[in-house]
Amino acid sequence: VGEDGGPRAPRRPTLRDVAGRAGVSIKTVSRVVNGEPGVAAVVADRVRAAVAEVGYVPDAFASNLRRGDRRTRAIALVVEDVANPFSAALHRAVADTAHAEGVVTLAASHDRDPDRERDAVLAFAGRRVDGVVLMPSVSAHAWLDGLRAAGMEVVLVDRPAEGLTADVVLSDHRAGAERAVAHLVAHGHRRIAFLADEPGIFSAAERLAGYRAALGAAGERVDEQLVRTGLRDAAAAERAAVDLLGGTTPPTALLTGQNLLTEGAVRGLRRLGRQREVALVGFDDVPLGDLLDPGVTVVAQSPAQLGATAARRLLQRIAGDRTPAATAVLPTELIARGSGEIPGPSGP
Amino acid sequence: VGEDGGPRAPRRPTLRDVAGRAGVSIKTVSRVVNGEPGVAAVVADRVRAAVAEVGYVPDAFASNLRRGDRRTRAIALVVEDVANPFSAALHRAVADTAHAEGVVTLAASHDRDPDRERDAVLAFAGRRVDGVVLMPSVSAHAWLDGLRAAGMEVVLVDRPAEGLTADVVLSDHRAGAERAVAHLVAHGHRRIAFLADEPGIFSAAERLAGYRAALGAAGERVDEQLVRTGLRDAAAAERAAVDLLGGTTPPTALLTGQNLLTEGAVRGLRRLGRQREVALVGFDDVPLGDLLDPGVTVVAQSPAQLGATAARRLLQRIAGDRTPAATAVLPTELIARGSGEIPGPSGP
DNA sequence: CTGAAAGCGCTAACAT
DNA sequence: ATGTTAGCGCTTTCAG
Repeated sequence: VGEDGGPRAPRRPTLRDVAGRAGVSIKTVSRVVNGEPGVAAVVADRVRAAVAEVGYVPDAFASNLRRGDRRTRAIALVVEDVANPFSAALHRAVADTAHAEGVVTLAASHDRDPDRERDAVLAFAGRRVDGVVLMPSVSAHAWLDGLRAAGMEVVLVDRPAEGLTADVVLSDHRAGAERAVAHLVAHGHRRIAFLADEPGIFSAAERLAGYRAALGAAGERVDEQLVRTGLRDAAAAERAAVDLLGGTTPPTALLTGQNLLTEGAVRGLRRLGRQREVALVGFDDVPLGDLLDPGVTVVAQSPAQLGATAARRLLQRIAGDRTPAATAVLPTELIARGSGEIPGPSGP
Repeated sequence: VGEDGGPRAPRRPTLRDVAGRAGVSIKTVSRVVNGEPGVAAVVADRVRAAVAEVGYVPDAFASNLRRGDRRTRAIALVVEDVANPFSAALHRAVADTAHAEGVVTLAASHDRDPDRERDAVLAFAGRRVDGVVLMPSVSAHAWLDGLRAAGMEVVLVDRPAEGLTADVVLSDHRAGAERAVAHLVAHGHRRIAFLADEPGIFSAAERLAGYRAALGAAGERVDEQLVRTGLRDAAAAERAAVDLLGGTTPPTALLTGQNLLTEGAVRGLRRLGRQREVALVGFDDVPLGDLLDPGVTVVAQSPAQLGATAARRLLQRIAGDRTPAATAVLPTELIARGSGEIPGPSGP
């Protein structure tokens, strides 16, 4: 090994390397790095110079291992799909809120697979995250108990998890769906179809319940032929929409249970060339929904607010908040853009 | 402390706890947990039972601290904005590719702020990620040298970073832009405006260069009045589009440099009611672009392929690949949907 | 096949 | 104001 090139060992510099260079003990370096008092200014400067020279980056692992509070200042976010616009916006909000407190965010998708969900949370738990914001899949979550007992905080988002007592942050799914139906009824619709996700998912079930309740309130019987559940993607929703409209007593309006299904419904209506005759209201906003023709009327959630609220709650818990678990319900907002205002047979 | 309730200490179970319960040494538990050979089947079963009973989750920190290879089986992704559809899809692909290898992915946004970028990478470096997929901001990246020398692998995505020799995975920005211009020219356009991002960004500059080259190849002079750079969001692009079309010798076609700018241009055209007269081609696909009227013709990248390729490259590097740094250029695809086929004055 | 001892990089508690 | 010692939970090395 030449003497000038340096060994360039693929080894990260440690406190000891810095200490050697600065001519102090490793504890002094530790003090400087952590901003602890009790170090002479001259020495501190020398240490900082040495840190920069060797390119020292504190090892969060080792530091945390010994640290008393055992906090890693990291949280995790586990959602169905980080690429879904709703989840992506949620991710951004959680990360921003955490970042402002110097907390890093790790994220993963579970695709509704309970095993992947468990794997993701366990992987993060192994990395000793202080807590997790979880959009739970439909499954038992008893395996979380141990982790929570061991101090990992959990805040659920979008929906609760069965048999799990924890903070929840969600939209007012039911009221939003009721509002959507009332809107359609006000525009003269009676035969309103609902394209729904798996009813096992709390949020989907609540939206469906809101649909039923609002139809009842309007004095309408629910025609079960008009309720299609178990739709998981845009393609399924498109098929369902086309099928519904081809039936003997087709609906005059469509209500869709989430952004992907709204997209599918729009596709279906286009395919039939009936997007200006059949009304449509979507639950959850859809990208560029205002630019479609007609614009897509939606009951919008605020993923940014949901994420920020969930992250704040989680950070409070991590900071020691021991108040009872609570559910935060955020309002939705109906945004009329055209598709939901297409008049039905009963006049508007 | 009552004897039945249990102490419920907020302390995670350790190897020692499991060992005590199973009546073996911690080393034996370690062997079982890591699937090492040399443990009697009966003993192993007893250990596994104890692991389940106490809810033991291996501490990745401690394990890594002592481990020889010092690999954490975690990688990081640092992009401009995890909520941008392009980055969100990229994130998903990186995470999926990594997950298939048992590697977890941490993600962060830097919003083009070099300080946030550095903070993010350093935070991840402190957590000892094995490598990072980085969409670099416009800034010097010398601070990365130390980390790389210490063994952290880096793969750049979407664009290279000045003065940094590393693997790069990107789209063929220039050819894509050339293709877009040629498409518009073929449809009879000569006065084609370009709405561009900051030209300091390599990908933006390349797209602009492609625009200039293709116009030259078509025998057109570039009218600098029609080139608007420094547009960072949809609102800026919308203003630029409206301004351009209100000029004395307005363009007959628009080319936009990225998805947000495309959205802005569509908004601008709508506001003027001219979306059926002025042609538009966007670089990078835009959600629901096929459902707009007219459909948005785009030069689509494949964020999924970019992400998978970058992640694979990174994992290879981490696995010990020492071949010279290479640049992978992925092709783009022109998707004609209507807006780009609006005829210009020179006929099609 | 199993276990005891040492030590990874760092911080807590106590020196000096 | 600075240093020393012990030990976090685990894996390595080496001994039974």
